[in-house]
Amino acid sequence: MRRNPERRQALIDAAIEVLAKEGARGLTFRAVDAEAAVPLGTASNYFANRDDLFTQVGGRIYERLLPDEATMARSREGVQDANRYAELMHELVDRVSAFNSGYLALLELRLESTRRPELRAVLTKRIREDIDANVGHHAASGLPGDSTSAVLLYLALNWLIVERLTLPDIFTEQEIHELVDAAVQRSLNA
Amino acid sequence: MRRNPERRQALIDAAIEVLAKEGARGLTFRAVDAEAAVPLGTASNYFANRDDLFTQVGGRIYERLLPDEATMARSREGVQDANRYAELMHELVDRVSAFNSGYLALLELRLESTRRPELRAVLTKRIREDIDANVGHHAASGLPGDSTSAVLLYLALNWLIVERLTLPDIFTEQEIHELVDAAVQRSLNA
DNA sequence: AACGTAGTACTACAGATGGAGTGGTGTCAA
DNA sequence: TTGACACCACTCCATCTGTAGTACTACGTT
Repeated sequence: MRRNPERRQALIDAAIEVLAKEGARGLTFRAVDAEAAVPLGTASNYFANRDDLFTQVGGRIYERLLPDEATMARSREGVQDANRYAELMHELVDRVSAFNSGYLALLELRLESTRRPELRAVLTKRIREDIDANVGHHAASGLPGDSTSAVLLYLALNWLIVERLTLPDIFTEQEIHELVDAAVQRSLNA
Repeated sequence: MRRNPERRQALIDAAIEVLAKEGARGLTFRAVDAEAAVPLGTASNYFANRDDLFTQVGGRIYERLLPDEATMARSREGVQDANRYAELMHELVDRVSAFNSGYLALLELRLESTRRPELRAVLTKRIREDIDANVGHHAASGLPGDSTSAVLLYLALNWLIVERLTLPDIFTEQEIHELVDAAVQRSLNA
């Protein structure tokens, strides 16, 4: 088992691309090698087996989907009212859908996790943490709404992104924009 | 190309199960044959190639996810207020998540449609129709709320089902129940 | 400065699986 | 008798895993 951390990260990034392009079943050592443009057999040396590969990708993919520190800091600036909330959610949707392959890969992993208990455990933990962080962050921010608002927004926006990424002709960009606004507004009304 | 419609339907039903169990890449003629318990080569005789198989499944899967006539008729009975709305949405979520493999198969198809334009066209059409039917049905029903409520509910409930089916330990059944209630209530407040 | 060593990059291959597509034979009913 | 379909067998092909083994490079030692 090789330990070079940059190379491992490069392989995991390549695996994310492979997941998005080829689907979970297409995530093979060879495909990762090819995507990362490293010699055949390299992924074999870095992951014990496919299960291990899935689990490691599941553990790290979230790091690439979460906003960086600068974005987080910026999100805390300004008046924290409903308009600001909507603005932040627009940014969120755009940021996540911009890392197209990351989001699709995460969906593939979710589906694959119905077949791999170890992967399911990792994803459950990560996503649980993400939701809790969202709720906590929301509570600390001074933005309007309660924890239920935050969860409902999480639900609606996630599916909106699914819709946008998998079947882009269902909603126009204009409709997506309006749906984000509506989701924010209505989620706030208890 | 064989034409026996019962057999074709049985093969498509088997394909849905295969999709849910093995993923899109695992949807092969042989796997369908095995799942449908018919001789090897049968699926080959009923579908021109894998693309055709995907497209036909995409065209029919919705027929199995939609409520039957009796359910639809029952949904129109009684007072059509917010409580009734919530009740209907609970039934919807339970019905869809009960046909577990159908919903997972549809997710697999969505992801696969990023790679197969023909499938994407079929799915886009079906889902567009479904959303329009939902909105129209809602408008005709006398239930409270506007078309935006209906779409927002569609978004939130879809992801709630994803969450329940792919990572069942994220939300408890109790939380799911409460989230459905909250989604209905808040989506109604324009 | 020469040498040795460890860790990693890279190559090659053995062994095995699984699948597409097709041609042909059996069977049944009109 | 004929046609449609069920069923079976076989060929060809693509791909993957796991591992053994070689080459390279950096670094510490003497």
